[in-house]
Amino acid sequence: MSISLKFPDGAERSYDDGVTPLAVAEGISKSLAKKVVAAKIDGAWWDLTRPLEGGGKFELVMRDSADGLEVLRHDAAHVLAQAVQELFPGTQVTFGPVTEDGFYYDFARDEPFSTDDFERIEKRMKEIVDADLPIIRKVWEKEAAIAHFKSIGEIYKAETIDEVIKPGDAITVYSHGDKWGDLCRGPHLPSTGKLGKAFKLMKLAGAYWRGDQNNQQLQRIYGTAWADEKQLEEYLKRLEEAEKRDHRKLGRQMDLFHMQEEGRGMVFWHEKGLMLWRTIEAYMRRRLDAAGYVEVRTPQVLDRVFWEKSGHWDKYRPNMFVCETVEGETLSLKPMNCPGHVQIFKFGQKSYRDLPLRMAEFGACHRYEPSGSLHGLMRVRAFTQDDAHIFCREDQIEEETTRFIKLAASIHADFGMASDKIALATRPEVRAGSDEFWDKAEAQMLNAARAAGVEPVIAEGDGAFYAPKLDFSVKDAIGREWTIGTIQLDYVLPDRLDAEYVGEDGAKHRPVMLHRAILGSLERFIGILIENVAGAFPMWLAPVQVVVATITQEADAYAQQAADEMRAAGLRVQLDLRNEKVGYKIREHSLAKTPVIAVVGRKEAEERKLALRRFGSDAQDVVGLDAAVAALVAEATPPDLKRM
RNA sequence: GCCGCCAUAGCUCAGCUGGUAGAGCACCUGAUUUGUAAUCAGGGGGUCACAGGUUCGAGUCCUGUUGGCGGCACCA
Repeated sequence: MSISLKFPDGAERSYDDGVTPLAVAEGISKSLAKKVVAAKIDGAWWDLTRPLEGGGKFELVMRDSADGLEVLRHDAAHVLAQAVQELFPGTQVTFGPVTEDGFYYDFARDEPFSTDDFERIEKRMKEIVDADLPIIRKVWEKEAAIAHFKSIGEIYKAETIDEVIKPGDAITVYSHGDKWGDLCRGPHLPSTGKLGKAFKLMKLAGAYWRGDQNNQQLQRIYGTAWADEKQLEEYLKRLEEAEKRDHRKLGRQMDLFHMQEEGRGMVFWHEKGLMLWRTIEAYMRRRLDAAGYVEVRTPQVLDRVFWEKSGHWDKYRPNMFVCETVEGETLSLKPMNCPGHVQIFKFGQKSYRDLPLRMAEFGACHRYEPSGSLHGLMRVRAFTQDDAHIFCREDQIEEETTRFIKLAASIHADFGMASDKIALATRPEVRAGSDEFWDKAEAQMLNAARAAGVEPVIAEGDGAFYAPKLDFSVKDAIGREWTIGTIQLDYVLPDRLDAEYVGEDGAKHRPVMLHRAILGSLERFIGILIENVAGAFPMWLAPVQVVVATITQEADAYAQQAADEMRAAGLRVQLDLRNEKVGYKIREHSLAKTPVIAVVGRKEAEERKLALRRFGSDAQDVVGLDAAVAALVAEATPPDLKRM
């Protein structure tokens, strides 16, 4: 018997039945066989040393490919688990998957690990690699596997098998020689030696069993693993570079904002940070005006009774900042703007002719977020949403959603920030409404997205309890994802708060609400923005767009005049008349990432010129003052105004 | 909130096994009037996060609190 393998280059060759992928690779070339870590047959993973059971599309997976790294990291996780169990007897293994840049493994152990243990664990891992233990795949009966893991005290493993595997089905166990074994889907390397030593343990964290807060907390060890030392070093360097972009660090260095103990999760915006804010807010107002929104403002603090009506008192109370007055009233700062907007909608009578009504507010909300979730500007307790609620008829939902997605995409693009991910968050387990309702609502969101040319990924079960939503997220400097834009369907609140409009038929109808935000919150958005541009803001956003720096006091009067003219033309200018050398001033303003430094010496003063130096370049551009001002004004024009 | 780590001058950090706090930058003063990424000299500044404890003696060891960081959970 022979089998036929189709290679990616189109070639087709036949082999003896039972040939291993490794043998196939060796037949092609020795050096290839060295770099191969696994195989795929018709897209399904296959271990190198496992005899093929049939022909098909055949692919060798190389150690430095994305797939290959996944195999290496999976093995690294197993080697980590073995090392930990050898060094810390009594530790139970639970679960150890691959992540974007590495892997982790969750352990159950009463004594906490410490990062001081990492050195020992890594050393043992390297010993396991040196021992080059063969990695053996075994197929077990489910019940036998459960009995086995129970007998060696691996309660979590037994539980996993019991719940994940169907009765009667077989499972695969991979073992390192006769020393250590773990339930695993595979594939794995032929032996531990193939892993290499380009791995490193990174951090230690608590993690709940099965991601559920009510379960026992396990200890998670994170690591990274790469095809070779060079890749590992590059990765570590990348992390270091990313740290320099951290908005918390840049926020302090660039004097944008600060936070302090007495106001956890609250931002003190300094003048430069607020200038960013104002610029963004002004831009957003223009875009919203143009897109047919109206802007409103609703109260910051409202009576408890109000929040009871809206349902927040019931569902959201733990997150609300509540206060009592001397006269005995109970009030709460608003955690959301929506109920307030419904009040404006309800004021007077609305007709179907008023719909869709797009009501926007730069709404300052307060939420008591769990202390452990606070994170710089990304997660705060007082934040301003670029919030809006679109009141519309059911048949307008898709059209409005499509319009919103297009607007959001255009705005994100103006900030140089395409979303990394658009997710459709679908029905959660605990939900209101019938399956019919959810089928329809999810289809509406999906259709609307597609009509806008967007294919969302599905975030199973992430929807609000009353409706699905689309989330637009972007990554920060070190790869954490944050939701910025969002659009969320809502049939419940208009009902609760009794919003209605008069339809064509003269009868009263319930409007639907679309909650939506494009930037999410100004705070988070600015945080992301800082990290995206590494503090070097484009001209239109830079808090200080131009610094006029003198070389000698003789140029002071002219520098002052040049700065005045720029300011009059609408530029944000700073004047540096200090008694310092130009080199010193250039260095300082370059480090501050100022887009343009206009240097003025005796020569420029005499000729009424400016020597312009742009961020990121050391070229000097000597231009007449009027021409320079005109050019800078053009450069500083916000993208939406540039298009007009 | 939970788990681990951390906390020294405005910032970045040094301070070995306990012996009474130091650097660079920043800041202030003076000199220098300077041509594209740091001019020189002098000076001020710290209840070593806070509260207890051990000790003849604590920045250093122990306990607690607060806050920060990294995850988990929760979320714009």
